Amino acid sequence: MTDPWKAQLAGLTEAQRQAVEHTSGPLLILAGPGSGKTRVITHRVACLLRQGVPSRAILALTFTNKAAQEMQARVARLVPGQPVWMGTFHRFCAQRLRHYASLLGLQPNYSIYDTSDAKAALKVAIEQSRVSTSHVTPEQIGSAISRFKNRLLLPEDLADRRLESSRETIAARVYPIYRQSLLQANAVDFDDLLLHMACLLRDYPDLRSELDARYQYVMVDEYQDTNLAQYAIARGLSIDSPNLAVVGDPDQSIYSWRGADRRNVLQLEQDYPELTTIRLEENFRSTPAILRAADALIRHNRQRKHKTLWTHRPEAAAVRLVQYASDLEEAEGIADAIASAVQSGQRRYSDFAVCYRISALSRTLEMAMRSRVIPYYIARGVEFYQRKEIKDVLAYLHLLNNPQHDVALRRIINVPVRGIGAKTVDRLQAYAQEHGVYLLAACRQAGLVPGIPPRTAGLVARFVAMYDRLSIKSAAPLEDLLRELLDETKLREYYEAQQDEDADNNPVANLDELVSAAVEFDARHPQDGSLEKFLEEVALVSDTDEWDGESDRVSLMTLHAAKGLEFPCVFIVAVEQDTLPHSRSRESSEELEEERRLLFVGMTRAIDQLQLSVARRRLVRGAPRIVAPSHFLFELPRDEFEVIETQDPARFMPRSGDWDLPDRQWNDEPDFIQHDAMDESDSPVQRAGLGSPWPLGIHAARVRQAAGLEEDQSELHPSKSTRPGRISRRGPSTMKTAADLLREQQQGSGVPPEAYQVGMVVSHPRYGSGRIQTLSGAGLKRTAEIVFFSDNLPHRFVLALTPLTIEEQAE
DNA sequence: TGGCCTATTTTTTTT
DNA sequence: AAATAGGCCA
Repeated sequence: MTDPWKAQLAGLTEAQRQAVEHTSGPLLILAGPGSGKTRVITHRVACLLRQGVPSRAILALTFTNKAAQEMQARVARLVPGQPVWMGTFHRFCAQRLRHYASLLGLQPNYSIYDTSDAKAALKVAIEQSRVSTSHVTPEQIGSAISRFKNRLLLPEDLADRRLESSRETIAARVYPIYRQSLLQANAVDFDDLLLHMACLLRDYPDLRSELDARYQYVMVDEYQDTNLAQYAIARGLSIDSPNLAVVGDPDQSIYSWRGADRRNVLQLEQDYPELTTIRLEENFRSTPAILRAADALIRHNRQRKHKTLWTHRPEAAAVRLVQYASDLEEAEGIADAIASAVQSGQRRYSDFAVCYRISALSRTLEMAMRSRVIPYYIARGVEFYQRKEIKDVLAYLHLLNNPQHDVALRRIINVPVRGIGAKTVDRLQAYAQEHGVYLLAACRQAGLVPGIPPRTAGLVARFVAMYDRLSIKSAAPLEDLLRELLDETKLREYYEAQQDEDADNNPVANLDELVSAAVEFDARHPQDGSLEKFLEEVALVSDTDEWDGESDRVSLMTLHAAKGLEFPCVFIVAVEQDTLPHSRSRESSEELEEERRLLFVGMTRAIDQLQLSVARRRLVRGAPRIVAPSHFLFELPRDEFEVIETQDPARFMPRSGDWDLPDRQWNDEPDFIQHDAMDESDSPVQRAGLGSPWPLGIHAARVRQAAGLEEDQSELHPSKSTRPGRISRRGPSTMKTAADLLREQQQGSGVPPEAYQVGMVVSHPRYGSGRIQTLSGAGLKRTAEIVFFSDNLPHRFVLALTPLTIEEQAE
């Protein structure tokens, strides 16, 4: 009889086997896409177990529950009966922190604020800290605080620190107050889970060494996406027993916006001089053509160590690059392609994935699938747990679990309507703050709160009484509690009353779905079920995790959600400028490189077939737009592609030597391939702060310079017109000063602003003809956004001031 | 006070 | 298109 373990090892490559068998001492596995990373992790865990390591000494940290579940299942198959703890960093921390809550000034039943809870708390904190909010949004403050936390900075650490921007300065003022309010609410946000854990490990050496001893073997998946806090946790658990094994691929780092820091790789080398590095470069997933394309793309990243991707797979279909006339055609074309492949028996639905940069793009695809009765799974745009009615019910549960959860109380004190208005809540809040109690406590004394009339106080008292009645039941099985709650609060009635005919969004059905989730939870936890546990699970489970590879459905998902998955056929849609790369990431070359990695991740999901597509027209925020193909497309080897133009030979796709965008005439450079230097932040275009890189950016910059205008023409800044030179190729005759323009424009055109309509083709003396994309405002302020045929870029005009001629009525 | 209407702004990505 | 904020009326 052959040893099954030997057989398993025999199925691995040399590099993989090395990684699997390297069980003691620090280990860095650099694993390219499709290199059998999961396989290595699971076999490595199995190897540890075979060596007699007790399963409780192993800890595997992942980024998504989905990844954890899959690994767990695969380990269970290799070594049955020895369950190993695998889960997200956040879940691990949440569970550990229950035990040590008191060290942090929390109680074990602490709440985990989700994003919107945190935002609500933050808004209150911003008001209390009396900072000027004229130039910063709460989101910006929130993300700055989040960055502090991810970098392990506490409010007191910021005092003597030079802050990088005024935004950070403001955030630093709000931060302590926000933290205080969380503490008072016995709550943590997502970042706190990591931050608190890291601080515990740092500040309590005994605790740290105890946990270090307990978790002898720590593994981290997707290491390139860890932030400093996460690194500190992994490090803190792996000092005495430095058997830390991390797996990652810097080329797939796509979460820097969440604080991920690719420098953690360097940090690792520093903290573990004896680190062993193993590279997995053989790709077992994709065809050579797909790999070549992906590699060609990622080569354009400067901040990168080169890696060779290779495969034994035979040559197969070329990567397709398809141009559709519109987003609608794109969606329908893809849906048709899927339908016919399935019909002919070549493929099943679950072989396909359609990926997009932003989830707003799922809509059109979804409709196309639905109209063809193609079963699909969608990484939910609107998450289940984010829906109003669900959040309302959960807020009640949160409040029952943690009476100090002020955010929850605020949410539901008047849902359903009880006659307790904002004014009353404000007064209660002020009273609570003054007496240093939480909101529910203040409600109990509503009669004493200044300014609250007796009648309203009575209403508040009734609410509190109802809360107390429910509170008695809060230890009951979740299903019972939930039904009781829906009854007692009259929430079910409330939602039944406002039920629309829209079958699409049915609140009552959602409530039922929540009840079944509770039933399921009860069944899963017959002994140890608790409200607290349920809420924790809800907080840490995103809908992406419910993805189920079993059923035969097409997957629709964002590129981020696609990470870690693979599909025989992958479509990536809307590979267009301002979408991929996203318009928000054009500022820095770092962000641009991250966008490139994102496309790289998407492309390398494909096993057999990959199609990238662009549309010419697309609805953007409900308004029709002419869009340009992503300049990433021009970084890909054209001869690798099968280029398909479905319609409208507008020749905006890259074809041999044929690049027919209008700005060509101002651009002497022979070949776009040479232009990646433009991506560098030190390029003149970038330095001048003039928008996107080549090619459109150059043109736009020149046009704007020539016009002496930025986009908003309602306020002309003559000083800007004095920017000299660099427009010589257009010739002096086309140059006008802002003053000229102003004079011209003040005349307007005589056409009443209200007469313009979306879709009209109009002519502008400077830009030529273009189509009206959007209209807003009224009267003298009525503004049009026009995309000109000359540059394909949107420009805004105040109609009353702009001399436009109507060339063509709207279609 | 509260509900409703309108106007404006927004939207990257997720634990 | 959808969500949010602000304004107005019952």
